[in-house]
Amino acid sequence: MSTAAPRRPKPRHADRSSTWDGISVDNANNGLTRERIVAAAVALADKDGLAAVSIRKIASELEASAMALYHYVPSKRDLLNLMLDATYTEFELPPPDVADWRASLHHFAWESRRSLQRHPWVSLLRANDPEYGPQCIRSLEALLTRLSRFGLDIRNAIHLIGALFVFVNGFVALEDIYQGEQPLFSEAVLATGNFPKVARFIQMGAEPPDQAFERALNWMLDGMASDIKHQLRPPKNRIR
Amino acid sequence: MSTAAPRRPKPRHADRSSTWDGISVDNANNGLTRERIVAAAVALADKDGLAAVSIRKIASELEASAMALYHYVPSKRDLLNLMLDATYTEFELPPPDVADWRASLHHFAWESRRSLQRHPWVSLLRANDPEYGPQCIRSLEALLTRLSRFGLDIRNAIHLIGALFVFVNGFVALEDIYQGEQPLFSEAVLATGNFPKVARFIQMGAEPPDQAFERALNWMLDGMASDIKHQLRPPKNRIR
DNA sequence: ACTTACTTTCGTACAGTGTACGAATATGGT
DNA sequence: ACCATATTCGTACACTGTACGAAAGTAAGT
Repeated sequence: MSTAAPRRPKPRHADRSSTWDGISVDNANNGLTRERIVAAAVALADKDGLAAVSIRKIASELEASAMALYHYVPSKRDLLNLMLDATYTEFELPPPDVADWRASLHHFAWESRRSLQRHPWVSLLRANDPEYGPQCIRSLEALLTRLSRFGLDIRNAIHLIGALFVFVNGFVALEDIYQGEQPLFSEAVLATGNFPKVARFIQMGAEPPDQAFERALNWMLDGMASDIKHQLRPPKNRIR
Repeated sequence: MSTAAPRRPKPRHADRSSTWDGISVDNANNGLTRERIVAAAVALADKDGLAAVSIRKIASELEASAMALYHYVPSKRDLLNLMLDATYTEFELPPPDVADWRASLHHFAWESRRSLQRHPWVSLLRANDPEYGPQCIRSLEALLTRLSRFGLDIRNAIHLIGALFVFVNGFVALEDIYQGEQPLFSEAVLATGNFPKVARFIQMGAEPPDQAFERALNWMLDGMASDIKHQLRPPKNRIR
């Protein structure tokens, strides 16, 4: 080789065209792996919240130094994207026996909410310009395929999914705050007694969130149904 | 005097029963004020985003030291709450000439979105366990009063507002990300060509957000209308 | 003017963050 | 043994919120 000077080896992630390449399977349980790092980060976020996720804490969880992680993950932002994508591996599509597009979307909304409740930090991540990865894209593609079987053209399907996605994300992002122990409204202000309706607002906030979610979701689905139903193509029961 | 040792004076904010007390009017333009601090923080967040808001940067903007701010604001969390509440001062109620509850809520949703677009960091703040202050409470009380005039009982009004609030917040939180220059989906993954429907999803994301917002909002309002209309009391045109 | 009480400002310090840089070590092929 | 490469680590820098105590400014009483 002509260059006798020892080239500094490029870190592995620099060889990848993007964050999402080369998710190799390396099952050594002791060594560092991208998967192990992401899993530790997810576990940490589930336990102590997104703000508690730091490179140093993840590293100490894995009994490695902070900088060692940077050989498997180019930056914290990429790590967060990987965490986001990892949550989509447990995302379940509507089962094949659902009756129509409305039931599919109902299932999609609830499954999204369940996933977000398991990992509340995801709704925060989504508001911090993430880049969605292959697992998410796969799920989305599959859902769009399901819906198109029920006679929805892609344009409509996309609009429906988008609206529901935004709604569910907004709901879950705020729901655990409403449910938290911190008072949502300044109690000093409410104590003046000048705001009786808001006071009742707060009492009703104690409604089970599942119930509020189902009601609002049905409002949305009802509105969609009455708007869309004229434009449905006949479902693809034919040979294809 | 028995205690010759000079007592350390308690800082002013310690004398207040909460963050929201004693928003006094001190119009000296050079001296520090809670209002000036909050205004500087809001301006900074508007310009460079919520992540760029730091005590030291605000202080340097006001040509003061970092610690000087802590005499007017107990902590950064309280400062963020004050910023949040400040945005409600520009929030406009539905004008008195709107026809019915649906139009009122339509106006409310659009006004919320306009406000959130002026201050995109608010949707982030809302997901970080804030405490809503007097301006917000005032607005909410007034809106509830407006709605009750159209024959909505408070229980229903609260459910409607809650659902719309969550939807609008979710929409705006994600809309500026969709609109950003960063690719939302990994282009490396899409380049495989395995996900044609998602590819179309992205193209359609270029739809003007106002249009998507109005459509989804109407879905929600339509669903609400068909659900609620049976339970309307006659509007209060009587003496009161 | 001088003292005293109090308010407001500031400097320093500490623990934490992401990560750039270069040195140290481990690993595997010849 | 040698050496190219892969992996790990220690140190350092700029930044964060804020605890603590000293300093400076201000107003009232004598």
